Amino acid sequence: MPVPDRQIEERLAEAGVRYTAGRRHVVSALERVDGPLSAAELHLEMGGAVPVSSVYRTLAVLEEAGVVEPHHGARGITRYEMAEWLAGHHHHLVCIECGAVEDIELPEPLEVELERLVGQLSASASFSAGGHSLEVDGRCARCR
Amino acid sequence: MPVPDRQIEERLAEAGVRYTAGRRHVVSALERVDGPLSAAELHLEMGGAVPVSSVYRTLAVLEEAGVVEPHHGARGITRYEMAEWLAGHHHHLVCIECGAVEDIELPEPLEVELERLVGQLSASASFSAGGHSLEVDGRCARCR
DNA sequence: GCCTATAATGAGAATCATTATCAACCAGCG
DNA sequence: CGCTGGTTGATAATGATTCTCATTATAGGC
Repeated sequence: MPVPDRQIEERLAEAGVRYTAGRRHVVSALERVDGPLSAAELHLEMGGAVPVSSVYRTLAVLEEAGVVEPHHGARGITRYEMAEWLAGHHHHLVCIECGAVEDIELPEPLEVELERLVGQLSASASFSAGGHSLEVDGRCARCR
Repeated sequence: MPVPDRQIEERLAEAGVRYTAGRRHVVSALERVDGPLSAAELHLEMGGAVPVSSVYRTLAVLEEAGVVEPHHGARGITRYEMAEWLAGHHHHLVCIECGAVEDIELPEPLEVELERLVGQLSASASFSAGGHSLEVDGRCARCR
């Protein structure tokens, strides 16, 4: 599922930043897995190719450009994954034991219901709704 | 909406811990507001009556006993709210600007759909599902 | 009411993820 | 070639959270 790098390149160009080797590394690592990764996990996933401090900065740049999205988990750890316009809309299974996150998709009819609800909230006066995500807590296979 | 302290007292007793003044303070502060609060916010909400380090410990104890539940937000900040069996099932509006969280309830039919979905996931082999929460991102009235 | 074992507290140190800093580096361009 | 501005990496700084430990409060037994 190699996301056309062109789209990312364009987006970064619009943001006025370069698509350097280090940034490509991070993006490709994020594309390899099917759930969000933290800066430290990314550092490992890339075999230490990109230093931790650069991973953080790269993630900030990519988030700013709308290429990746953050997911806040237990222990104050923030994990990132490819933005929805690149990876498709999905939801999360979150392990309450180890914090691992797995992506899932909802059956179409339910998703439609959710979209409608979020739309209604948007219309409400006190909150301007954007995206949404269903977070299901539980225990993953390893922590069972 | 003063939750009968009795229930909390019992739960804590089962967990083998005391329901002390400091812990009552924290619980009553959490009951006063309608969204999750961080340790620092709780400390302020109580006018400094309970020192920050005690707030953290108290929250850990209450979470362990199942009286409160954590909500992980931006900037590595964890906010707590009364557990669902005490406060009722609900979902969250999360401000992407300031991180504030507001509670909402879903229309019954949609909630039923969600329950069914989560039940199905539970049946799946790789993940043992527990609770769930719909997180809607957006901008709150103040950050609009 | 008084004592004692044990849980709980408070102040500060320690930890860990994240962010900021800054000098060295690299790409494109005249 | 040498300049200019974005980029990098090592390290220091920050901020939330956790740990430590001496002190204090509490529930029972007397």
